[in-house]
Amino acid sequence: MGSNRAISRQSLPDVIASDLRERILSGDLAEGETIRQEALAEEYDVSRMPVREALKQLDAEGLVQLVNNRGATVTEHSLDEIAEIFDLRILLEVDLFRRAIPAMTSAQSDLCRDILRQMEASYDANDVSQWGALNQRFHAALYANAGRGLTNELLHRVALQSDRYIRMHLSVMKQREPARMEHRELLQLAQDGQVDAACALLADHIGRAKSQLLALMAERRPLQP
Amino acid sequence: MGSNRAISRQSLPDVIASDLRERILSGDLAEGETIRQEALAEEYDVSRMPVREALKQLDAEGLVQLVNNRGATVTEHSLDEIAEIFDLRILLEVDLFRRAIPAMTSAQSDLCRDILRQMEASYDANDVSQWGALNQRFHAALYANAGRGLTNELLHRVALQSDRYIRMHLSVMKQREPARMEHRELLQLAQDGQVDAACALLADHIGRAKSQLLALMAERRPLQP
DNA sequence: CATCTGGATTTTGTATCCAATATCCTATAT
DNA sequence: ATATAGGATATTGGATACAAAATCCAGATG
Repeated sequence: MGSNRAISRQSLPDVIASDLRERILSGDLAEGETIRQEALAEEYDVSRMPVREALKQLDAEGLVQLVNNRGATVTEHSLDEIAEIFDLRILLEVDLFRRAIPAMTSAQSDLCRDILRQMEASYDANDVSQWGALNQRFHAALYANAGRGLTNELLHRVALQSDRYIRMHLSVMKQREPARMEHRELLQLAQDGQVDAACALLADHIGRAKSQLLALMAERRPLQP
Repeated sequence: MGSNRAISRQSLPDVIASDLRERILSGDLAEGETIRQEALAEEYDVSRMPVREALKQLDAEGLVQLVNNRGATVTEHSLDEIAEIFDLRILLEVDLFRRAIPAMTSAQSDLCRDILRQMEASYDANDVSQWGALNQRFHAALYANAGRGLTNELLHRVALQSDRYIRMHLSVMKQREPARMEHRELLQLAQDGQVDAACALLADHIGRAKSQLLALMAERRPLQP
């Protein structure tokens, strides 16, 4: 990550977008909440211009919705859409996994194992923010040598959304102990080159997370918005 | 399309983005070409601000690349990436098709057939611009009742890229007569509810377009950029 | 002759200001 | 009392102006 010493300072809109993204994913900004440009500008002590560009970026990522002369609101998804998000993950991740497994090196699976260890730690500590970052790195490491930049990019966007809802319920999801073992099993199968078995397990794994999360959300909001 | 009488005027950035998108997809703006904000602003007779927002939008769509203090360039893809784009289309479209077929109405397949007829007309007339628009509508109609808004949105972005390269070579691709029959066959199978056969044909169909296009491009740019 | 340095020019990034649009509240009429 | 019209207020959209960064080019230096 930090191999490139050149500090290519990221622009204000990027910084603001990153911060807003984190605030949305962490639930600090709730679903459906309206975002006031002026308020944010004051908060970050910048003019409204970079805020607008940041919002435009988040709009493209699907985290906020920009309506014409009426500003931005944090996107909220129906339960059906959340289900769809997980189905998309299955579609994309299985494809990536299938391609990545044959090219997997042992150094790489070591890295994955290491990230998993850290994920479990932040999971136990209820540190949703760090968990999110690690989860992202885990995916990147798993699918890195599938040689599929565009697919990975697409997945990144989709995964961002699913992470959001997982993070919302992370503390409750801790009951889900089997997930830990599944992660390790996944890596082992991949390392052994058992492509079909690994992919099947991955699909199951994501599918289970999906149904569990949906069940959880269904009881919290019984009325489908 | 025009059922909604409320004229919700689209904002300047949207108009500019649409125009730029068309210019990129049509090849009017070539791959790798750098885009000067000031020049565009003058051309559209607006300030640089809406142009910036339009560029930001296109950046999110993947049509241009925005580098920090160095402006925008029209994205160019390697042959590998173009192949990946088509593979993504197969992944997403087959999934959508599978879900849409059982819900397909005869009114809908009539609409599809009608659009196909128009597509062939613009195909014959080498009207790449209209062909692109129709192709978009064809997809939308085919997969509309899969009940998968997010997947359709994702596909839309991917298809935009593949359209771009197809349109570049549309005149040459006309040799590809079998495609017409395949389109009709696709519809017929769907209408008859032959899900597996229809999906298999769809995958083949896209796959063939991919390999033919790649062969064409490979001879035009023998050195992989 | 090649390479590096420093400023001039170009281009992008941000702030401030004004205009357009939407929202909200009040007054008025039915 | 309710509904509608009109205007006051708040909020976003766009233009201009200024600041910061990158590129380009000439001249100096080895």
